[in-house]
Amino acid sequence: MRKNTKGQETEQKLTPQREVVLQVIRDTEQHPTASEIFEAARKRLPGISYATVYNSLRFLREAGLVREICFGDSASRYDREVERHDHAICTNCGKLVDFNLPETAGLLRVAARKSQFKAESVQLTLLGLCRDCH
Amino acid sequence: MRKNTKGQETEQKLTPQREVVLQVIRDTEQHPTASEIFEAARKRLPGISYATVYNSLRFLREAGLVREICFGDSASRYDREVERHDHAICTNCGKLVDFNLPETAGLLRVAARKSQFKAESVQLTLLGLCRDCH
DNA sequence: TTTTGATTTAGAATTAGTCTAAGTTCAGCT
DNA sequence: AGCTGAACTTAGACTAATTCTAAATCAAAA
Repeated sequence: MRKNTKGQETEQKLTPQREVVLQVIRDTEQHPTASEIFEAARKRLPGISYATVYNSLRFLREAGLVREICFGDSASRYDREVERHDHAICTNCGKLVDFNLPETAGLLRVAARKSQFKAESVQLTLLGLCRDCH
Repeated sequence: MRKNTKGQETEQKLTPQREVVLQVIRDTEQHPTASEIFEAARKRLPGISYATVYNSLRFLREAGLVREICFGDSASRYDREVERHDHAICTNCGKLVDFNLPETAGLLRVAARKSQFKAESVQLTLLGLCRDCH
C-alpha cells in the first residue's frame, strides 16, 4: 500500500506501525484502550513507542479506519466498527456493547430540525444492565 | 438544609460548598468542565479547593442533581439538565447542545431487545454542524 | 547521493482526576 | 458550655492519560 511500480501515489502513509495498530484493533472483539493497544502492538513490533500508537490512532481515526469512543471511564477506547451503529453501556460493570438499530437513522431528520444542526450522523446510546449484571 | 428544629433528618449534606458548585452549574448555559466549575466556584467561595469541587460533583451526580457527560474532549463536562434528553455535537467546533426528541424514548424497548440489556434509559447523539459552523 | 518532508522514538511535559493526612464543622450527648 | 465522632474540606502529593519536543530515521524526489 505504498506506491505502485510507476511511482504514482496510491494510498500513501499506511506505515508498518500504523498497520500493526489497525490490525490490533481489528483483531479485538472488545473496545481496547490506547494502553491495551500499545501492549498488544508491542508484541508484534517490539520497538514501537507509546507516542507512535497515539499518532497512529489519530491517523487511523482521521482516515476513517477506526472510531474513537468515550464513555465515562477516563480513557478513550477504539472501535474497529466504523459503520453507523449504536451502543449499550452497562451502568453496573461499564461494559460497552455494539448493536445496530436501523430505526435510529430515521430520527436523523427530526433531530436535525430540533437541534438546528446540519446533520451528519446519529447514534443511540442505551444505558442499562448487561446480561452478566442482571 | 441541615436539620429542622427538632433534630429530625431532613436533607442532610447539601453543604455550602456543594450548594455553590450546584449553583455554578445551574447558572451556566453551556456545559462546564470541572476546572471551569472550580474557577467559577472560587469567585463565590474563595477558599474552596479543587478536591472539594470533585467531591461535590460526585455527590451531586449521585444525588441526581447534575449529570456528567463525556464527548471526545479530554475532560468531563457537567449538565444541569437531569431529565432525559438528547445531545447534538458539532464536529467542527465541538459545541454540545441539548435538545429533546421524545421519539427517542420509543426506541428503548427495541434497543433493549437488540442489545440484550435490561434498559434504564436511552439517548440520541446527533453529530453534525452547529448553526455557527454551517 | 543529497535534499526534503514525513515518521518514529524516548522521554519530558501537561492535564485530568484521585488520594491522603491533617484540620474543621456540626449534631448529639453530657 | 465542653466532648465526641462522623462527615466534610483543604492543600498538596500522586497517578494515569495524553500530548509535546527534539533528535534520529526513512523513503521519495531531485
